[in-house]
Amino acid sequence: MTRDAAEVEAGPEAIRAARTSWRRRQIVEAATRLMEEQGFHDMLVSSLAREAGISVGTVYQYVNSKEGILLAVLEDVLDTYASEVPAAMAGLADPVERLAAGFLSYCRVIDAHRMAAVLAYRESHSLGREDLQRVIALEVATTGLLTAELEAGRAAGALRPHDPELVGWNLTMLAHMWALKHRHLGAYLDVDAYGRAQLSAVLCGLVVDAQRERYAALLEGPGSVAGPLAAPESLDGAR
Amino acid sequence: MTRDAAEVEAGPEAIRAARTSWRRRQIVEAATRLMEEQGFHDMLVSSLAREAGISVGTVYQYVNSKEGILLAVLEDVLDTYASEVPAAMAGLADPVERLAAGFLSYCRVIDAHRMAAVLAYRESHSLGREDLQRVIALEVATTGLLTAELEAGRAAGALRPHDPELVGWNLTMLAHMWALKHRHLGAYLDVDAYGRAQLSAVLCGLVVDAQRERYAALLEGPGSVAGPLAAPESLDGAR
DNA sequence: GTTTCAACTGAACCACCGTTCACACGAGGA
DNA sequence: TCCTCGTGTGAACGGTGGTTCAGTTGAAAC
Repeated sequence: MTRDAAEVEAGPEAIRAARTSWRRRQIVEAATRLMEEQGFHDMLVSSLAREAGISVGTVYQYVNSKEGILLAVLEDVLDTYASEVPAAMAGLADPVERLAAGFLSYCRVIDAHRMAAVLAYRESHSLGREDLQRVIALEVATTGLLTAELEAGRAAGALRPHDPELVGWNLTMLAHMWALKHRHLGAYLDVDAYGRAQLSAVLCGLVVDAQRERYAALLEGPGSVAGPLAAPESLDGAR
Repeated sequence: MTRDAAEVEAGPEAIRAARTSWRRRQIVEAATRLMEEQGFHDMLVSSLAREAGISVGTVYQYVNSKEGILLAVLEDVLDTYASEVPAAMAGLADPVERLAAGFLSYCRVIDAHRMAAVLAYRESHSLGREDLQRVIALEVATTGLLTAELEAGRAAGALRPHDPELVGWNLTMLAHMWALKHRHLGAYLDVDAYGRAQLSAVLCGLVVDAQRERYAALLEGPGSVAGPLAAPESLDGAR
């Protein structure tokens, strides 16, 4: 209800835009909370309005339909992937290090939006054809960030010959898995331990022998999948 | 409508039982077909009846509610996992071979029930608390089949130290991935190629150096992730 | 104080669909 | 032929919930 200084300074259309994005954020956050426990179809628009602290009519002033709410939630999280993952890779030159940083960042974003990640699997089929295509394109784009580094790593001779597309989807899937199987995994792992364990499991089969020492830190994950080299502070205490 | 010889020979309660299972199969198959394209909530009971070639009233004679239809579909596929996977491992003694056979069989069952596997992720939250617990328990049981072999392999010294629970879920997830990401993977891989590529990728990080030669066939997957040893008939032709 | 207008409200509308049930059918028995 | 009963039918009922819109609010302009 109160406007901050920046809005007062700006013109009326800027105020409008600021209010719109503020309202949409209210809606997205409330919807995410409710959908997590109820799913999209069981969430009533009236419940969403109550959860967001606004009226039903106001909801419809900022989204076209109930389906628009779902789209807003999914786009919110997919946009976060698309900005956070490249940010994590920026500044690194080595393809394998870029891959590792990107994947770990992906896992962390998933962790922060765990419910939304699950919703993407549960509910995206409720979207119209066109909106579904947009969601898929955003997901493909994020996977492509990883695939590119796999190809670069192979070209640089650091990674063995492999199918970058398949491995790229594997990494994407393993990141999503943290959300999808959180019931089973979250009980005894945290995101970072999970991400590094999975990364080392994948890289173990990929890094060429000559480079194993160079990437030892990535290969000896906390899950001690790296083999004889590593017997680091084990995770067993956390179980 | 026509009874076969076996039914005529049997008593009336056997005829009843046979008709019940036949009707339920009609319903499950029609529901699977419709849910694949429409999802559970958008599938009308009246559409299901039409698709199955029966009336709405008859549907309700064989299931308690719309939710019961979903449960029947999910139990159908989960029961198939639970019978096919152990069958594939039976007769093998070596833990790594049992693991491989179980995983590949799992992938094949998923392939045959691709739509139902996706439905488990999409719609299982629509089940009641109790039914959901049963579905989860069935999934945990199937993963447990793989976890047990991982532990046996480690105990036998064939596999490096690792977290069998995490790797077990990875294998489960990779099998499900064939259904979840079929849009992207099915375009250039078939199930067997997919299963062997994933299996070799996982085993590469797990098999101890001393045993690599013994399991060479499993390690040099069709994706040629196994490294310098393997340059088998490549899959590139299929792309 | 009055006017104006964008933003907000929520009760009411009505289309939709899960479920029911009164009836139809037909095979076997009397 | 008539009766019985297990099975199947689908129109109709009734609750639900997405969507609308006539009315309210309150801040800014004059």
